[in-house]
Order: sequence, then structure tokens, then C-alpha cells
Amino acid sequence: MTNLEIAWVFREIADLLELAEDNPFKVRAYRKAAKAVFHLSREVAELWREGSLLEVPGIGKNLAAKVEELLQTGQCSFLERLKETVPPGLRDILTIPGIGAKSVRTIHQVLGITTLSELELAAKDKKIRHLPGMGSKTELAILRGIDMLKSHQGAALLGIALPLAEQVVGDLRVLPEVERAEITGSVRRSKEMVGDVDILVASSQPAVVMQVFAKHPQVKEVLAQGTDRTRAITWLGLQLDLLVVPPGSFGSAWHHRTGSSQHNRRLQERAQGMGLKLNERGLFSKEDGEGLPVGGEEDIYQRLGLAFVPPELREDRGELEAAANGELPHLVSMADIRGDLHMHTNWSDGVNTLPEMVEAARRRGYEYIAVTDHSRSLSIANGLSLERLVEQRGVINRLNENMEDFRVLAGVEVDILADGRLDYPDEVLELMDLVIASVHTGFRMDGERMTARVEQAVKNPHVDILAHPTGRILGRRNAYEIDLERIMELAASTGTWLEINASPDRLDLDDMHVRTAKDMGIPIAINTDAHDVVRLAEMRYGVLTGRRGWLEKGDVVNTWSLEEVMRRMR
DNA sequence: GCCGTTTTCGGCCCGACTGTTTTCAGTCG
Repeated sequence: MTNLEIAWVFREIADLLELAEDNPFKVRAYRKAAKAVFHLSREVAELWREGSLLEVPGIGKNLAAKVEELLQTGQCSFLERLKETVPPGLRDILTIPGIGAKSVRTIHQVLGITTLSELELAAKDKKIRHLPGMGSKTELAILRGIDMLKSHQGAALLGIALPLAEQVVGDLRVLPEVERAEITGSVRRSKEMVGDVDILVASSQPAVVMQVFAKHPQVKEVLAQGTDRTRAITWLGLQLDLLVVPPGSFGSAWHHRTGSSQHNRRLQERAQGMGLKLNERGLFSKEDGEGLPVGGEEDIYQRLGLAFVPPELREDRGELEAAANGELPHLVSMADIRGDLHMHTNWSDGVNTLPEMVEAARRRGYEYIAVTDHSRSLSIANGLSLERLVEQRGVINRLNENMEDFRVLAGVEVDILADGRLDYPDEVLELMDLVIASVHTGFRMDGERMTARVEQAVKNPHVDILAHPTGRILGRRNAYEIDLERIMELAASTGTWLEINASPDRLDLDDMHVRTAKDMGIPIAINTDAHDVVRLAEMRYGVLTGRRGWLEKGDVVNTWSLEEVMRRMR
């Protein structure tokens, strides 16, 4: 059982305890432990074998016993018992923004509602507004929230799906019967959220491959099985599809299943125009039905007179025209990244110390980072007072004195207050090496006010980067209302950079907005916003989103040398 | 439920915003 799965069990327990109105500090203890396990850089199973579980902060005797039970049996009897007293469907209701445990309890106790669909009916029947403490706005928030949840029902974050796919593919590759195993589908195209995980294997012995696949530790249950394919569900509830093809047809099958369907359709049309037929099994002459040899995906594009289209671009957004005209972008890659300009330390709400973050960044091969802790008004995140900001700056200066091949920029993530002012005065911002501005409060402002608010921040000459420009949290919170076109026009004229926040639950800007920004000539900083050393690795998701937005190396601020970053800063 | 001690209990992050109220409770970050 992985750290992720253990963390999920703890989170589920926390939610159910909260719904049962148990001791709030107990609830917090479970949440804290879930977070600790999630952010752990080592496998919990390994710590358990060593007998050092209790050394993890937040895990005591009780939770250590639950971890042990989970590792040994795959189950937690405490959770199972809890589910009998608290309807698990209430957890779904808890995910609606603006609806907390108290409201869920009222809804459950008064109306007997236990599922999202029952709640939706009640809200449409205007039954919610008559509950104590609720009104028509709550009812509307519920309907909106349910709409949002429905729109990505059963979908998983790329940050969950990609590591899972990589693990399964890696485990299949070691089998002697497997010639090749690859990720396909939307995961390979690096979509921010995916409905399922598709895996393709080249083998002449599908039965053996399918048998091993069905017993994979990530697989909870096999849903369906054919002669060459298996559909399974993972412990995290993700659908996992395996297809086994003969080695000779791997290339065309890989291409076909990578999609997208619109991209494939456009390719098929192009093939038809050339007297050819393209399908899952390969490329054929329409006249005599004779197959043309397809070794790899490259052959398909080449036969159709196109440059190879990277998977991230296969969305029918003009990539075929670009491929025909030799105008495909040379996409940015992880190897181009030289630094990370947004991260937190335990000076504010980060987990690790400043030297630990520096050391981790150096191990990643970076040449520079910016340390950007929260500003003073964000008290819950332990935002830095003016005194502590100055103090931290001194610590960073001393760190830099002892390093020759690495530079720490003294930055700050300054809050954009509700009225558009920044959380520190200009004379303070002026002293910083790098200033990131972002919104953390007052999300439910109308579009006009929010746009004006952010515009005011972008206009401030000390602000270098606008971070997570829409504030969305995938699957949990929609973007706030903001006119991004207007923000981008302003950013283009002021020379303010925009961020791709690489955290897999943000990916903000998204691929489409990134492309717009690129077309407007706005440099993009791909930042992790890491709160611990492990999450510095999330850079890859930001880079993948950048690739989906057609970004090239030169478009990305943190592929530049430190000298260039400093030179082009406002 | 964890943690740390003034060691076996008592404390555990807090302020702003929203919608419901008519002075405040619930939610969120």
C-alpha cells in the first residue's frame, strides 16, 4: 500500500469523524497525519519494517497501529465501522465549496439526505432554503457546486494518474513476455485531468501479460476481461485499461490510442485525400488494401507528409497545419529548466527549512531558486511580518556568500488585498530580488472588481510575476471571475510575467491560456509553489502543461540563465 | 489523536468573508 493510499484513508477517517461531530482536534490530528504521510519522502511501508513509524511527526501509537493494520490487511477496521454510522455519501456533499460539516449534518438530519443526487433534487425543489441557517444563496451554491463536481466526475488529476501509469508500465516491462509497454491515451497527452489510464503492451502472449496485470498491487478489482484486453479499477478508484497487441502492430495501435479522437479524425481525412486509409491497425492503400509498413508513430506522420507531432499537441488545435508547414514549435522540456521561482519554507507555511529547500534544488541540478514565503496578512500561513522578512533576507544573503555556483533570490509572495493594494509597501518590495503577487482571499468577487483588483497589482512596477492567475483548484474550486484577456494585455505592456503553477491540482494558467499568453509575447515562469522538498519534483506537470500550450524554451523564464532572468526583470 | 511537559493532562493556527441574520455562525485558506 502506497503513502498516497494511506493518506487517503486518514483523510476519509477525518471527514467521517468531522461529520460525526467528534473531537475537532482528533479530526485535525488525522488530517495532519494524512498530510505528513503524503509529503513523506520515504515509503511508509519501509519505515514500518524498520520500526521507525513513530518518528514521523503526527503519527503516534494509535495511528501507527492503523498503518500497520493497513499494510498487513489492506483494510482499516476503524474506518469500516465508522462507515456504518456515517453514510459515506455525506463526504461527497462536504466537497461542495461553502458547505461544511455543520451544514451537511443539518441537511442529513432534517431531510434525511445521504447522497449528492438526493441533495440536488432537494435543492431544485427549493427545500434547502428553509433549513436553519441556510437561504437561497446556499441553495444556489449547492447547485453550482454539484455542477462543478459532475463536470469532472470519475476524473483524476494528472499528478495521480501519471505516476500510477508509470508504475504499472514499469512493472510490465520487466516481464520476458513483454516486448514493449507504453502509456497511451489522455495521460500520454498530459491532460490536466483524465478519465482513465490506458496502457498498451506489445506481446505475443497476451494471456500471460493480462494475468500479471490483474494481480498488480495497484489493481483492486478486474471489471472485464477479453482475449487481448483487461479493464480494472485501482484502489484509488481510477479505471485502468490494458490492451495487448502483436509486436508488429504496436506503432499504429500506440498512435491510434493516444488520440485525441479529433486529431485522429483529421489525420484520417488527410490520409483519405492522399488515397490512403488510416486506422488502428495501420496505414493502407485504398486501391488494393495493401498495408504500408508502420514501424513507429513517426512513419505515420512521415507517410502523410507531416512532421512528427508530439503527443501533447494532438488536440486538433492547428497542429496538423503547423506540421504540414514545418512550423511546429520546438517544445520546452524538463532538461531546459534551470531554476524554480516560487517556493515556501518553514518561515511561513512550508515544511522544510530554507537550507533544506536550497539543498534539494541544487540536487535537482538547478542554478538558482527564489524563496517566496507568504506576506503578513496571510496569518494562517504564518505570513512574514516586516521584521521577519528583513531577517530572512539576511539569512539568504549569508547563504549566498557560501555558494559559488548557485544563487538564492530573496523573494516574497505578496498578497493582493481585496482592494487591490499589496500586502507590503512599495519601499519594502523594492528591496526584494523577486516579487510574486497573488490572490488568496476574497475569491467570490464579481469579475469587474476582481479584474480591477489584479490589474492594480500587475501595474505595480515591483511585481515581477503574477502567480496562479485564476485561483482554480482542480476538482474543488472553480477559477474566480476574472477577465484574463484584459490582464494579459496589461501584463504584455508592463512586462509582468505570468505563472504556470505546476502543482497538479492547480496547473494555473492552463494549456489554452498559456497559448494565448505565448501569442501575446508574455514570458511564462513555470513554478512549483512547493511547500516541501518532495514537491519540487512537480515541475514536470508544469512543463507538460507548458508543452500543451505550445511553449518553447525561450518562452519560459526559468530556462534562462540567472543573468538573463535578472536583466529581463522589470 | 498527537505532543510535550511545569510528564500522564491540557493545549492544539486565526482572521476575513459570506450569508444569514439583526449580532453571529459557518466556512475557508
